[in-house]
Amino acid sequence: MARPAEFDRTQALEAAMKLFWARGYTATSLPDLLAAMGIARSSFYASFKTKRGLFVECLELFGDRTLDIVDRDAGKIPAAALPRAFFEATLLHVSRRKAKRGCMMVNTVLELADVDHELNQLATLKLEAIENAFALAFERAQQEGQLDTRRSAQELASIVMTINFGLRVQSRQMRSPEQIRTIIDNSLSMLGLAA
Amino acid sequence: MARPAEFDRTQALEAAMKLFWARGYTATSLPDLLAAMGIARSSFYASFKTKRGLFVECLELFGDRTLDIVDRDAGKIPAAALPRAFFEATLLHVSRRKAKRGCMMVNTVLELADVDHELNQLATLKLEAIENAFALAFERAQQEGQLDTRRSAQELASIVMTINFGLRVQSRQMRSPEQIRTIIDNSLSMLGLAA
DNA sequence: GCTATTCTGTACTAAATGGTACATTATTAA
DNA sequence: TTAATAATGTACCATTTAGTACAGAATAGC
Repeated sequence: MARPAEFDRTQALEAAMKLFWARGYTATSLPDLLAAMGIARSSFYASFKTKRGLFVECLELFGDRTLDIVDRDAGKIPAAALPRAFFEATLLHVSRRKAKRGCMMVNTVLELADVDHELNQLATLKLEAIENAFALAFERAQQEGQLDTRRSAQELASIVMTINFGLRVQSRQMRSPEQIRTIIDNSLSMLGLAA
Repeated sequence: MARPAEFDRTQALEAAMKLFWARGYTATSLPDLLAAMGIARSSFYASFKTKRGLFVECLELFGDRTLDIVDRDAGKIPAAALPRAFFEATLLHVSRRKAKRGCMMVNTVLELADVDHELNQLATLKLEAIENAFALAFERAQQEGQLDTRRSAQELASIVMTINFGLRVQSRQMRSPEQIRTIIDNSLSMLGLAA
């Protein structure tokens, strides 16, 4: 009957995510978004309702993708190697431009903690999902005797996340990949999870 | 001849700092600032020129105060105890409201990395000053044989800062003091700097 | 008293903000 | 071709933004 050809919503969402990821929520204006997404104002409101709604979608996309990295590796490599694989995948095996964006959830928490409770909570939730994925992998490895049990899996996971947060701050400054790598190596060796 | 009684500039600056610290640069509006500082719009522009200029002053005040904590302790306690003293002073021996604000420099870097290069650089500079203070203390302790020399003082300092960043993110979420304390304890014990 | 100065309060500006309304143009299936 | 729908473009809205202008009130030293 009619024209079913919607513009590429996924691609537009992707472009919006990149922009929010780099500049944060407040500093990204609607005209900025429209330009990056390559769509008209009217199409935007037809497809995404509000700026805030779009941000939520982007945050969920980013969170799910980040979680996927952990989940995918968890089935393939030993749990002790999981943190290094995660750090390398997100901080070193990416362009410098991408590394400088840091982690969208971490950025969101720091930008909006005292401004938008709901968005802060959503970001926190996504981060906790990643922490839980680490904890689960550690727990299994401990049960199979493949990982030191002096520290609980949960504690280990929360330290890995703390270092992850620290690294994301470092990489959002203009630290060189060499500096980042050194910090990763030192942190992991101290954790007893060195290569 | 005339009325020399200026309003309390320092106190107003303090109030502004608290607000920027909690809400960040972009999300803090001028009316918000005026209300918190308790001064009129005209007085504001007479004393502080611009919002951006005020932010710079606040960031410098915050940075100097944070550096003071490290410098003051460095003369009193062994270098190995410095990180714990710093973490406790900034994360535990403060109200929860204050802890939730995190670190203003870290907040600034994450909010403005891709938005305002100059402010980002200023925050980065202040953070590097703190890292240098740690590095200097570690170096002295190593020369006096009071600290393990397997890792360089500089590397040690950059790991301490990474953990510091991570802790600031944790404390900007609504983590309980108990959780924060556990992470501090675990991190330091791994660093070989436990109490 | 007077005069100089520092405030406050109000009114304003120009620009940018997120969001809406609607007429027009394309594009598809029947 | 036709009817339905998906897109665009433009004009608009009310609100908020940082910053300015200026008249008047308060306070100090003389």
